[in-house]
Amino acid sequence: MLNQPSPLDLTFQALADPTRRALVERLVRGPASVSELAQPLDMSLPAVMQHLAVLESSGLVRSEKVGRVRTCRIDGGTLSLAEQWINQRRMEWASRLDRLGQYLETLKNQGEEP
Amino acid sequence: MLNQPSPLDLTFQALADPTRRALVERLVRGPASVSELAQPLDMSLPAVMQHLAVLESSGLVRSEKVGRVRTCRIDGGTLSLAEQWINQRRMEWASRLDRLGQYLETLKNQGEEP
DNA sequence: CGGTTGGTTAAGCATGTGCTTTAGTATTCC
DNA sequence: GGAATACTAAAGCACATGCTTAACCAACCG
Repeated sequence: MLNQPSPLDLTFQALADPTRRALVERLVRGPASVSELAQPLDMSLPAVMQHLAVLESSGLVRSEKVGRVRTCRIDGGTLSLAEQWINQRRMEWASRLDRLGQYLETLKNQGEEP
Repeated sequence: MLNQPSPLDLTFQALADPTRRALVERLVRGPASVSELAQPLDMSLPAVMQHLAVLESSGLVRSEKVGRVRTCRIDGGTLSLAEQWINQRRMEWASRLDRLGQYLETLKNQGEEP
């Protein structure tokens, strides 16, 4: 991860931490301020901000500051980017198993018929 | 991640590395030996094995050794576990936006009718 | 104005991660 | 048996991560 990490790197890395997933779980229910997000978590405010920075640099979360309160919200597009990557692999994996099954079926039938 | 990490932690962590995603992309096309997996990668064999160990401890990959060659294959279940987590958040996020849209629609109609 | 609230910055520290090299151990081939 | 193959184990190192505490700043409140 030395040479600038890809969006996918950043997104999966962001999701790899339980605290950050908890933040995402909170934010899918609607926007929230930094201290609202920090309140249920058992760590210092700066720690929460660092987690938010990770989420934001991955694109999973966007935020804007008005007055002295920063409001954070989910970016669904980034979420679905990660989902798509997994989905495509799983699809390819499943279709390969399918072809394999069909092939084994033809072998079985060849053994029965003649 | 000090106190034993959850399957989701391990899986997203495993997917956060481009080399490991490349290994997964290779393995969805079918099983392969360690050295087959290492061949296209620009790093030492032990490094590849460490990546495989990460994938295996997450459950994304299983492997068995027969003779002197270890054959690795994808576990689709673990892949879909990660996919489901994302999908559920994205669904919840989308349905909230939907309710919000409907609410705004009713507000608009109330303004027009009377 | 002065205090509280909400957030930010910086520094420091323990532990984790992603490699490397070097030195093995089994298997299989001739 | 001896060489080649396929993997494994161990140690070490540079850098990243996930916290902490101790200031600090800016906006609102009375």
